[in-house]
Amino acid sequence: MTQRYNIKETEKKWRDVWTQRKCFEVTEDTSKPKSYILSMLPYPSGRIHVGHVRNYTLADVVARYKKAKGFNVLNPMGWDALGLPAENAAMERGTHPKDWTYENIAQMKAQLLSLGFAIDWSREVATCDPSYYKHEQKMFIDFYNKGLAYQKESVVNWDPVEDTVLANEQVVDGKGWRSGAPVERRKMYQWFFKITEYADDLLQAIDGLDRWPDKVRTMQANWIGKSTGMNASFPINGTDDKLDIYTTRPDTFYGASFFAMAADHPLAKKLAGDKDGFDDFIAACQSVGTSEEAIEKAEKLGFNTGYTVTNPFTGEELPLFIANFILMDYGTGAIFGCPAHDARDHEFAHKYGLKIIQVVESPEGTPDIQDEPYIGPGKIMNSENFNGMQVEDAKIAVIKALGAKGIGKGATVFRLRDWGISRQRYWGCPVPMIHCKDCGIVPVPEKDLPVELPYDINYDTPGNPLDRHPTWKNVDCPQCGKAAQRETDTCDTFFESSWYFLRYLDPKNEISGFANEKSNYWMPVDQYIGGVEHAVLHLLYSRFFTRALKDCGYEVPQEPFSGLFTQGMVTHATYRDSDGNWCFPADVTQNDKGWVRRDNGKAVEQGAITKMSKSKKNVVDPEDILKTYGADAARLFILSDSPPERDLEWTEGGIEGAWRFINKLYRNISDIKDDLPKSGTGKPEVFSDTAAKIRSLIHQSIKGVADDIEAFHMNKAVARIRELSNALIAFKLYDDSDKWALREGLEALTCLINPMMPHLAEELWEQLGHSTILADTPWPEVDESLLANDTVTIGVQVNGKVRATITMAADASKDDYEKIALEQDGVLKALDGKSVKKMIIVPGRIVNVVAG
RNA sequence: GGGGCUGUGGCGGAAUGGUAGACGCUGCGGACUUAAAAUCCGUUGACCUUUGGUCGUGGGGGUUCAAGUCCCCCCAGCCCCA
Repeated sequence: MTQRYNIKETEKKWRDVWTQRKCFEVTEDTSKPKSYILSMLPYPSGRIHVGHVRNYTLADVVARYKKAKGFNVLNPMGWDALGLPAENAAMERGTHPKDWTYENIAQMKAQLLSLGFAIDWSREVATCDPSYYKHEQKMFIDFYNKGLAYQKESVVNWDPVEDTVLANEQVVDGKGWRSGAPVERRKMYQWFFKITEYADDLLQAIDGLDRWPDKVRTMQANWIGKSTGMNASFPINGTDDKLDIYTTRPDTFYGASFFAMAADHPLAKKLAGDKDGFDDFIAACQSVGTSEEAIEKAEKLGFNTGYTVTNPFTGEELPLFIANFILMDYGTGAIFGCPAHDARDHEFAHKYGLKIIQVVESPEGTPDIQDEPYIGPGKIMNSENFNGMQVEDAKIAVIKALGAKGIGKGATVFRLRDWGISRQRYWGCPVPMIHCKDCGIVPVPEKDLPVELPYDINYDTPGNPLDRHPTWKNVDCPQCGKAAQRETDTCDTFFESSWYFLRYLDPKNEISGFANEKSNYWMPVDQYIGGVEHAVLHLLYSRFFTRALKDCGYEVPQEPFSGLFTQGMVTHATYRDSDGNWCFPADVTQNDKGWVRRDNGKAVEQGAITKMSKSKKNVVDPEDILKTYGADAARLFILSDSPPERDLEWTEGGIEGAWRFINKLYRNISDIKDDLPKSGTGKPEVFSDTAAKIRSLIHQSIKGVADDIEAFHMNKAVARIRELSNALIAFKLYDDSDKWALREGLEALTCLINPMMPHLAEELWEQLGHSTILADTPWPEVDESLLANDTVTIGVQVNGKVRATITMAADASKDDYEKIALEQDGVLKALDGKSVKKMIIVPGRIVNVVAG
């Protein structure tokens, strides 16, 4: 009697078994090799989305596979629980950020649990818990004492209505994203981490990250942005001041037509502060945002100081401008401009009628340099002694020449800035510092950590609730005991995510963030899996963190993540009704007229397939999927078809296909299981031909699926599993050896599907008569002798076109191939009297008859 | 503007330089059924009049006995940086 697969009951049953047996709780075990599998921790928004499901399913496949392969696998999970959305919710709905966050965590955890991931939940951490950020405050103080954390004045985006600092991504078209008010540039004291201290090392070490995607390595290298050039210093004519410039193009000195400095350069106000229009110009500069992009897109503006600087090579006096496209914190905050060979300088020269002098010759003839700058390589011209040199050689020669005169030298500059971590917000980790009138900045003593966020806050007025809290900020100075004030800035939430992978190792440790022996055992992370959107900042900050921690005496490896995999986005078709409203996929259906709304039958147009987003409503709720099809089907579908690094298009048809496959496996195995020999029955001496053949496929599949999982080709592993299961279901039983082979095949299949569909796999394993559980069962052994087929089928080409296929014994000789190939009807016909000139014979691959 | 990735049937996608389209979805035909669902079997790149043949991996060139795969140029889409 065919049984129906009861998804809900069965899936819950096995999850309970795993939990009771603590299958996935691990400790340091030196008898086994370790494998640390890490998924990017989610922000507790309240509901998981399909992107999470994809991320954690991939991690789960690797974790379960590695466990079966004998590794001591750590696969933890936690919550990136501080940050702005909780405060937005608080302002919009009047909830408290803490309550909102913990409610969301509870909901999302329930959802994650129902997916059956092999996670060690005993190590769960929430970054908003004071027991978590206590240790991060200690790290902050360690960094401070080591000179890696410091305060400096810097420019921020200020929203005058919200009374707060905005991140660059919160500035839309120069306006605050929420208030819509024009954003101002303001100078404020902010806390910074000295990531630039490690810039060169962070760059160099990218070479060693050979298990990271090239794409991410390139993005990191570009972000760090090392450039080599020179610093030079020239007198400003008619003053005692000198202008220090940085340039990456010393080879173009002869093409210089102006000098320029940043608007906030200390000399700007000194030289031109009393000139007409100066204040307006500075104000105009400040209305531009702080991002590089905003500065780049803005119109190039300059203010002529009236002073000149002499070109050291030509002796020409060139005007000195203040310009809005020069950044004070890049290089020295001043440049010389060579319009012929720099796009920004070119635009600037056109606007202010400056000369454009060509000094580099393009190898492909001379373009009209007045219309367009030439940036590429070439020979130097119009430059006296340097004429005829290649650009790169001329750079070196110019640096040498100016060096000899003592007015300049080679210099390296990084695009990477120090990491500004101050946020004027409530729901973040408090910066553990106290401001004392007499003692200055004093770290909070370790015994007083954590500096906990007060619960009694309100959002009645704009600004930072910590700043206006009646009591929280008032403390006694730990040094002199006089009245002092706490720092009210909190930390960027990238701080929490820069070390959470270390906290997982020792989550209950109250004395320190983690014990050295734990990190020495588990670190580095062997396989990190997450979205490519974190390719730059989060990963770079984490890499900085391990370096900084190491320098503060913590025992951690220099690189936190030895392997990285970045998954693609999950996409879905979009739907829009005739009124222009976006519709959820669940609210539309297809009838004979096309797509319509379920509620009112109105026509709906199917639009582009894009990343799932709330604004376009093209999201599916994993909860609905789980209720209808179960965890295994959702997991299987996510792994099927699309390669994990590519975007995955979510379709209803796809999930149904996965569900059908699960039912088919269950049905067929429960139908046949009673006809098979008992588990553990001795292997027959002799196998039938068909049994031998299927055993070959079984062992090829065991190896193939393992190889595919190791290479993250989960879609191919699924295809292989389907192939094997199709063959096993079609397999006809004639004798005992067939039955034995079928049991071998079904048991192997069950093990192979376990990383992808663990609930079904456990159930089938039990049905096949096992009392052990699959989560503790090793990966099946491969019988190497069965990997090779004893016959091969290959194509026979005539002049490169396939004219026949032949099946040959695996050990056939080249002569055999030649003989059989030339007997084929299709080959004879294609030859049609032509003579055979040459035979290309690659045994097991191809025969190509070259004829003419 | 710079850097990168991708381009293969109706669709998602396979293919160490060696039988292009594995595996799946969809469609079509059939079986079972009073009927439907489920399930099972067959079929499903295009074109040609068939036994059979021709064409076919974004476009154009090249290397090779052999190119989806390697090289050069171009086009389109996406991503990152600007």
